[in-house]
Amino acid sequence: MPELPEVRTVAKSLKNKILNKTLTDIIIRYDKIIEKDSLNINLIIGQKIKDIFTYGKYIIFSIGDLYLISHLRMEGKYFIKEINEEFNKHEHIIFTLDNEISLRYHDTRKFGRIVLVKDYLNYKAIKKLGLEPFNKNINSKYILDKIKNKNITIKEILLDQSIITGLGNIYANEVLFASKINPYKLGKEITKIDAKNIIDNSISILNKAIIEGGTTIKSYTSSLGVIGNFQNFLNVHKREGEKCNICSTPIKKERIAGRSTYYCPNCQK
DNA sequence: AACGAAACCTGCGCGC
DNA sequence: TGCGCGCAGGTTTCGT
Repeated sequence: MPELPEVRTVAKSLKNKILNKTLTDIIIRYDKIIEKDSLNINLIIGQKIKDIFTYGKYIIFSIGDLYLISHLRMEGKYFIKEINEEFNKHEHIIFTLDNEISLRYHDTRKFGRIVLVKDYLNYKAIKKLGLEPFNKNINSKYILDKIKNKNITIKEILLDQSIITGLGNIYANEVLFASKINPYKLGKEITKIDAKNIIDNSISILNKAIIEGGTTIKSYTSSLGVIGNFQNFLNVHKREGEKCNICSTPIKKERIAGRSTYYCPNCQK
């Protein structure tokens, strides 16, 4: 569940359930989830979870004087279980809280990463992030300055977290549809009006998705806070061959930079 | 520097 | 039923 609305939904749910609890044990069952440059994870044992917040697609736990940064990538999920419940094969990191709750990081494809740092704002992956669409400092000039020389498509640009952070494949497809921009349009061809539409539509689409609890495409399992409903509001994503909601032209699906890109060839010229 | 492709992983659905 | 292939909400790293 990895785009901004899903990440925020998970973080909010975690905050409701584990804020102010103390880490009493950590079991690492698959150590590649922990970044190589992480501080020793055991440093947070005995420390209290003081806050949980997000930046882009990262979940950040403030624990004692340190920060645990978690990125779910494609399939990372958190579950809260009974302390003595058997481990599922995809539960890679187990955090015991107050000796009575088992918080489990579950990741089928093992793409997710966790890192413990002293200063999260200074961590390399966080430092290079661009602004979230909700940031009051974002505007069309900010976007245009970053992309005016780029020969890559706007679809790739929206997926580049160093420009705008928070959009992933689903919402990038939806934002381009709402903005009536062809996904193949190059960065250097993007107009000021395009840029403004991208910002405005990112805000409205992400806000709507947050209200709906995110998008749940694979509903084979429920994880913490993640039975989203936004899949019912998608205009193009996963709708290949179906009629455009505006003009009834069949929605196209093509690959751009290795990612499935859905668009209306008539609305998005 | 810029770009595309591969790498990292597992599971599911489809066609044969 | 079984097998091979393509695909999945992301990011980093490797080649040219």
